[in-house]
Amino acid sequence: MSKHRNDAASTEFEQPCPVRDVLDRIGDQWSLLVLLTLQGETKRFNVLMREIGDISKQMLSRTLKQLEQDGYIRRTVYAEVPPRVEYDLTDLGRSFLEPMKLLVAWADTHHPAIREARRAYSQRASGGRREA
Amino acid sequence: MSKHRNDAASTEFEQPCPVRDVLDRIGDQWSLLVLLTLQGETKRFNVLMREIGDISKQMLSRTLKQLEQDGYIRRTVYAEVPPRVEYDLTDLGRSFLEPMKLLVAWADTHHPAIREARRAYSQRASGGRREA
DNA sequence: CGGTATCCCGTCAGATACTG
DNA sequence: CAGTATCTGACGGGATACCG
Repeated sequence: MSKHRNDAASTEFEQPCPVRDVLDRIGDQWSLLVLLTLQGETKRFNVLMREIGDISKQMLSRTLKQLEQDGYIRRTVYAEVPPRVEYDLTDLGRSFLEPMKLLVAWADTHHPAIREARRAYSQRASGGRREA
Repeated sequence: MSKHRNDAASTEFEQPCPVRDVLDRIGDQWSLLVLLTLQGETKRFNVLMREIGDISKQMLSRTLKQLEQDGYIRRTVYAEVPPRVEYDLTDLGRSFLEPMKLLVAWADTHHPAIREARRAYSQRASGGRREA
C-alpha cells in the first residue's frame, strides 16, 4: 500500500488519498497489535514487549513513535530514577479501534471460509480449470 | 504484518491468528483498491488497469490471483477470439467490504485530525519535549 | 487481450551493540 | 528501563520482454 503515489489523484480519490495515508501506517506489521494491546490499559514499554512477545525493541520503538505522531497514542515520561515511560490510547486511538474491531471480528468469523476457498482453489488447480 | 509468526500462538490470539492471516493479504499495496474498484460492477483486466491507473500488469495479475484464491473475487474466462476475462466480487468479497468501508469512512473523517497530530508532533519536536 | 518470466533495486525488519 | 545506531539479508514491487 505504501508506494501508490499519494500526491497523484487516483481514479476515485482526490489528492492525498486519506485511506492510503491512514491504512499505510496502520497496515504495517505491528501497529494494530500494539493498539489492541493498549486497549483499556496504560502500559510501559517492557510490558508491551512481553505481552506482544515476538516484537523487537527497535520495531516496538518505531511503531510506538509512529502511533504517537499520528495521534493514536500518548507517551508519558516520568522523570524517575529508573526511567518510566507509559503509553495509552488517545480518543483518536479508541475511535479508530471501533471500525477496526468490526474488521477483526469479520476476519475471525470468515477465516474458515477463506481457508476453504484456498483449499478449493488448490484442488481446482491440480484438476482442470473451468471456463464460461 | 507479514512476518509475525502465524504458527506461534501470540499472547492474545490462538494458533494461526485469523486477523493476521486476513489482514496480511488485503493489507498490501493493491488488494483493497482492486476490491473497491470491483464494487457493483464486473470488470475486465484492462479496464481495471485503466481505472486504477498506476498499477502494473504484473501487480494487478498477482493481486487478482490472490484475491481469487482467498475467495473474494471470481474470475471468468470467455473462450472468445480476443480473449475476455472478467472479474467480479463474490459474496465473501462483498461481505468483507462492509466493515472495510466503515474503516475507509473513518479514515476519511479523521484524516484531518491525523494530519494535525503530525503537525503538532513536529512542532513539539523542534521546541522541547514535555514530561510528566 | 490477458497474462507470465526475468531482472533489479529500494525499503523494511531482524540482530547486535551501544547510550542516557 | 527505555531506548538509538548500524549493518545486513529478505522481499515487495517496478520495468521490460516474451507467450497463448
